[in-house]
Amino acid sequence: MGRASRAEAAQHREQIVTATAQLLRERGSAGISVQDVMGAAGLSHGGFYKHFASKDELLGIATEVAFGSMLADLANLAGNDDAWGQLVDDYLSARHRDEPGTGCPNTALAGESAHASGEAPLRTAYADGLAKTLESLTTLEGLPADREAARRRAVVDLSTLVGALSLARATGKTPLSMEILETVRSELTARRHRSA
Amino acid sequence: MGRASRAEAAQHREQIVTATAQLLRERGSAGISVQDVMGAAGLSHGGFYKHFASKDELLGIATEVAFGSMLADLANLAGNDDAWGQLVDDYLSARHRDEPGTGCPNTALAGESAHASGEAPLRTAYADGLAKTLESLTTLEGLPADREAARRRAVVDLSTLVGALSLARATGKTPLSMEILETVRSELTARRHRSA
DNA sequence: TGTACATCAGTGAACGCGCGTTCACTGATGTAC
DNA sequence: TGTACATCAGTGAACGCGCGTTCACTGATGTAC
Repeated sequence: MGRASRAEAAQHREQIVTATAQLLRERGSAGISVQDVMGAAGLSHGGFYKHFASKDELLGIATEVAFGSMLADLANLAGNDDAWGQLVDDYLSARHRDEPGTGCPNTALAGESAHASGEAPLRTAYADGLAKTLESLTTLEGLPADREAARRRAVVDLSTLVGALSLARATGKTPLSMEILETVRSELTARRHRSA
Repeated sequence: MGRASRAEAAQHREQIVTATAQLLRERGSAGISVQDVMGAAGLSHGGFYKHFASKDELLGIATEVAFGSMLADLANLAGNDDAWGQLVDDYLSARHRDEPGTGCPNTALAGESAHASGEAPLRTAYADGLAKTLESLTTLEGLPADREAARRRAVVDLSTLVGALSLARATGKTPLSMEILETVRSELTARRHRSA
C-alpha cells in the first residue's frame, strides 16, 4: 500500500473519530474494538496507533465530537419559534430512542462515564460536555430575567429528559417504552405552557 | 475438596447471586467476570456451571434480585409519614450516588439493558422490574382518587430521579454533581408541597 | 445402625477466541538540493 | 524541473492476556438396603 498522503491520513482520522462517536453511543465502549473502528474507515487495525496513543484516548476524542454535534443541534434550535416544544418532541421521540448513535451523548454515555476511571479521557470529556449542555439549555430556558431560576429549570428538565430516554431505551420497542416517552413529553410540554 | 452438602451448595449459590447483584450495579456486566463472582463466594471458577447455564443467565437472576430488594425498600417506605420526601432525599443523596451496588437498579442497569439483546435475561428482568417499580410508585403517589394521574406522575417523577442520579454519577464527586442532586431534590420536594 | 454404592459440588487444567498493543516492513509521499 | 533521500501512513503477523466455557477427576454427601 505504501504511505497515504497527509490529506488522506487526515480524512482517515476523521472517519475513525466519526465512526467511533456513533458506535460508542450505540454499543458502549465494551461493544467496540479497535478493529471495528479502523474497519469503518476501510483500514486494517495495525495502523491505529499512528493516529491515537490508545483506545482510551480515541474514546475521549469521540466523546468530545459527539457532544460537539449535539451542542450544534441545540444552538440551531435556539432561533426557533417554539424551541422548547421542538426540543422535547425530538428528544422524547421513538426515533431518538432507536438511534442512539446520532443522539444525545448525555444520555448515551452517562453509564460509560460513571464506570470510567476518574482520569479517563471519556470522563473528562463527558463532564465538560454536560456542563456546556446545561449552559446552552439555561440560555434556551430564559427568559433572561432570572438566570438562576433558568439554570435550575435546565438542571431539572435535562434530568427528566435523560431519565425518560434512558428508561425508554432500556425497554426497547414496547408499550411501556412508548408510555414513558409520551407521558413525559406531554407533561413537560404542558408544564411549560402553564408557566408561560 | 470433594462434594459440598446441599445446604452449602445453596448458600454458595446465594452468595454468587448476591455478589453479582452488587458488582453488576457497580461495574456493569463488562466489568465483572465469572472468576470475580465465584471468588466472592470463596470458590474457584470451574464450578460455575454447576449452578448456572451461562453468565447471561446469572446476570438475569442478579437483576431480579437487585429489583427485589429495591422494591422491598420501597414498600417499607410506604408506611412512612412523609414517604415521598424520604424517597427523594434518599434517592438523590451523595450516598446513593457513591454506592450504586446497593442502590436502585432502574438507574444502575438502564444502560446495560439498552445494550443487551432483546432475548437477554437481564433485559427481560429489567423490563419486569421497571414495570413493578412504576406500579409501586403509583400507589405511593396516590391519592387513590385519580389513579391515572398518579401513574402519570410516577412516570415523570421516576424519569427525573433516574436522570438526575445518572448525571450525578457520570460526573462523580464534583460541584456539578452536587448541584444536580441538590437542585432536583429541592425542586421535587417543593413541587410536591405545592400540590399538597 | 451399618455398609455399599451412586451422586454431584467443586477443582484446576485446558479449549478457542478476541482483545489492545507492538513491531518489522513496504513503498508512495514529501523534502532538500 | 529533476534527482536522491528521508519520512511515515498503513500492512499484517505476532505478543501476552483474560475471557466464557468445557472436561476429566476427586471425594464427601446422600441414598438404598
